[in-house]
Amino acid sequence: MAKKIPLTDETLDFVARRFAVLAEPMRLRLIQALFAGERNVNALVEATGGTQANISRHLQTLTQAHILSRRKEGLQVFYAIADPSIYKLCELVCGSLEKQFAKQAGAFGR
Amino acid sequence: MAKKIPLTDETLDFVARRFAVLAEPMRLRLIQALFAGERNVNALVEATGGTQANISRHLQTLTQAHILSRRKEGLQVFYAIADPSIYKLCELVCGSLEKQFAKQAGAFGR
DNA sequence: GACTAATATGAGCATATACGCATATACTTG
DNA sequence: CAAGTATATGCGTATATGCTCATATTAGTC
Repeated sequence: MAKKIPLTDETLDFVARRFAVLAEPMRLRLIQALFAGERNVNALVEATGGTQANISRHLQTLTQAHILSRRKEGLQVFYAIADPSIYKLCELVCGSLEKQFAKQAGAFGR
Repeated sequence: MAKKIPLTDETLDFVARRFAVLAEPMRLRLIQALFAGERNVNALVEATGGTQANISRHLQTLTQAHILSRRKEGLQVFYAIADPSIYKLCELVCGSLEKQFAKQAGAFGR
């Protein structure tokens, strides 16, 4: 299933772009806030402590990357996690970092 | 095992930083070139088509992030993938992007 | 249609970082 | 210790992007 041939330059750009979208703490906070389920913009502004303008922009970035979905309902707009691979991605990275820190801590312990 | 409590701001910075390291096409090319195994700088320069100075910098970035390991042997320096989670990470992202494109293609097909 | 509320967007500023060029460092060999 | 090879780094520039402030847009209410 997984291709072994090297990826084309164009594909690498796409992959890099996807990582870049996830490379902002505020966007990670938004994703984290959405782990519990769908929320509107105001709720996300409060949950993250950012400004409305900034949050709106980040939500746009995440939606364009197809990581979030957008649902309009009257005056409000609800966002939710659209790409389930995000869960595993975050788990993987967190797990890897934990191991890293554990190893570094161990270097002092003995 | 996986904690359900929200990550601290500091932790989010670490996660974001890790994604940022992976958010450069040239670094992804280096990682891809190392999938086959350990290589020295010169081999990586040739494999990626970058300049020696630039490759050296990217290798430094990847090594500081504990994604690559560095082994010096005489005049040459050999780099290798040190964090096995990188394989799954790339698989996950590629798989997710494939699905995305397939869906977009399907929207035209019918 | 005027007014209010929720969200999006335009413009400007500040910062981060990738790249190229030149040069420095580290190691080997004669 | 001089010369050559492999790799790293200092510096300047260009570009990308996050943030803020102000304002625009969209939708509901009276």
